[in-house]
Amino acid sequence: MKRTHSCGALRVADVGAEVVLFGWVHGRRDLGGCVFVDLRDREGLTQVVFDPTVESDAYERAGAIRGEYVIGIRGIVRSRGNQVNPDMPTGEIEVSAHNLEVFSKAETPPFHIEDDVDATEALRLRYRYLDLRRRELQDVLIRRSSMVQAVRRYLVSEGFLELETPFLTKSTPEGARDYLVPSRVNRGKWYALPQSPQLFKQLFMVAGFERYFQVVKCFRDEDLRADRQPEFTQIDLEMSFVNEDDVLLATEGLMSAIVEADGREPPPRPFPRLTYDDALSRFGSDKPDVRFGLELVDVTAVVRSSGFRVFRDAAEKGGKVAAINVSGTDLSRSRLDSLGKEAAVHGAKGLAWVKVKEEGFQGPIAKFIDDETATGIREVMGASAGDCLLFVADIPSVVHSALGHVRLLLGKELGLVPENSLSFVWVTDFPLLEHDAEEDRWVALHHPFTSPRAEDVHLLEDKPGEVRARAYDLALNGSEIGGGSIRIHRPDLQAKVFRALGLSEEEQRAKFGFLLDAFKYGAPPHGGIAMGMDRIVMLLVGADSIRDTIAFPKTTRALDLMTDAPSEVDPRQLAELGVKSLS
RNA sequence: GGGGCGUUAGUUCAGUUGGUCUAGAACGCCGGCCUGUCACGCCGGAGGCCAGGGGUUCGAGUCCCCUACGCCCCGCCA
Repeated sequence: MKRTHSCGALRVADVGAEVVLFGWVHGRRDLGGCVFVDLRDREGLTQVVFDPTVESDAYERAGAIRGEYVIGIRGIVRSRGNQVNPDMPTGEIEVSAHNLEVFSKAETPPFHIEDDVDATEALRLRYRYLDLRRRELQDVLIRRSSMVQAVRRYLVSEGFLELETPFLTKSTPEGARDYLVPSRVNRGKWYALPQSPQLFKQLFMVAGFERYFQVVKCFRDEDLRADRQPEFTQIDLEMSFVNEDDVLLATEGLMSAIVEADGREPPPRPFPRLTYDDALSRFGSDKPDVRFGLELVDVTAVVRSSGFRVFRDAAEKGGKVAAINVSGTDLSRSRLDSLGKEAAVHGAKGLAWVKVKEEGFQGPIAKFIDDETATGIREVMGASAGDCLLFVADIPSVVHSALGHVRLLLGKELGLVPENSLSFVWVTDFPLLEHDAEEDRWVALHHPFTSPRAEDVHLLEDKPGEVRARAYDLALNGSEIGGGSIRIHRPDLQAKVFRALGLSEEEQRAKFGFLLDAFKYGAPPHGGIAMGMDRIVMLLVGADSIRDTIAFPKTTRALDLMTDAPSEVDPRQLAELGVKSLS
């Protein structure tokens, strides 16, 4: 038998044709006198009917087939007459089989292969190959495939070259924890799997390829989350002779191509841009969800001299007091309490609130706020009777993350987030460095090769925290989906940044000597970006978890429940590598 | 590293204050009947180390402790 059609192909126009279909038995209904089988392949479902008056041999053998058997049938397409199934694309026809071949029997699967799966995720992960048979996951991976194709098509058309970089590479202690691979040939030495191809793509620029891209796995040995896997896929790209706008515009074209390939209206361009400072002060996040308001408002100046000590102290100690104005709903006391707990998760000591009434503020802290301050707050908040104001007073980072988190919860809860919309926003002007309190030193926020803005270079020595980077992140609906920068291409500037990072000459040489050497031989100005492919798919298909966008994902404990990786290895393997296990 | 929720037939769950629980239901599975089903229907049947270990108790699926695993979050993620 040779397959003639997929299980999603046949329509009324095919009635009368002899066809051969291959696929899995999705379901069967044995009525005694005849047997119906829903046959499934990746294109869809087709009803096959075995009728003893058509072909008794096929009918006899159809009685023995079970769910998930792999079969092939030959038969005649016929109309279902008035017995149409309007829920199936092929619902107007069926195939009356006169031939049946069973390619594979199947044990009863541990869970039903159906759209509304009710099995737990752990079970589905153990039998991932069965879970992947489900329409839902097949659709996600099929859409992912077309998005990846769009990436290649678009970038190649824009003059990018798809070039590969090594997976066995050098450990760089900066940044995320590395996955390490012992070297057998060089005992006692280790490779690291790349956290990103960062240095190699810069070397492609030094080599003169001008435009590079790669759809590539990256590895980070950090704890997992709903949107984080230890190995994930980046769309990595780098361009020579460019400034920020060139990279941003290329990325916007890329994102539009992806969205369009997924069959959606491409987003309006150019994407809006926010500075890092604005993103934090208005949305409390460096990956702001700009699909709705509820923006944070800085009330520090207004409450600085207020009678409420919590506010006054925060203001006097260089902290910040900000608030969001929730209108159009009356938050219950218990909801306010639970929001306070949510704020506490992000370090806030409390979530103060007042309800705005005609006669003034109402609530536990109202009595501490004098009339003048209250009037000032109402003014900057644009508050009117019926509104509820939520405050956090603390150091700015706590205010932003706590209130930003509360903002997201309320936005969702109050139905302010538009469904199905894609809201891209650039966040620019990140700080170059941030202070690591634990180690009491400055560390790169993005990475050590990010260029500072020219007008800020003079601050590197004395006020490193004020230096802005030529770095940018792309956020989509409140998720970070990409980030990049214009790189340093001059050794003298790189040296200054390394000095600010407290890296000695020896350390520089040991860690990045090859890159510094390369830059001595004529490096073009260059910059690039890396996009998180899995997260992009997640947001476009509306998945709740990054695991739903990856064929074979790991659990939050970084285990592969299907293969049982990681696992112990033969002691001889360790001996050969010169590695000894302590556990 | 920390916090929260969870783990009972193949699957999803119920299981009262610790005592007819000799642990139930639904779906699935197996057998029988059934020629127009598409969540087919009807009848019958099989199926359990209550995650693992320890403790409290006359008695533990139920209470306590530990461990493992799953999910979510904080830290972490240049």
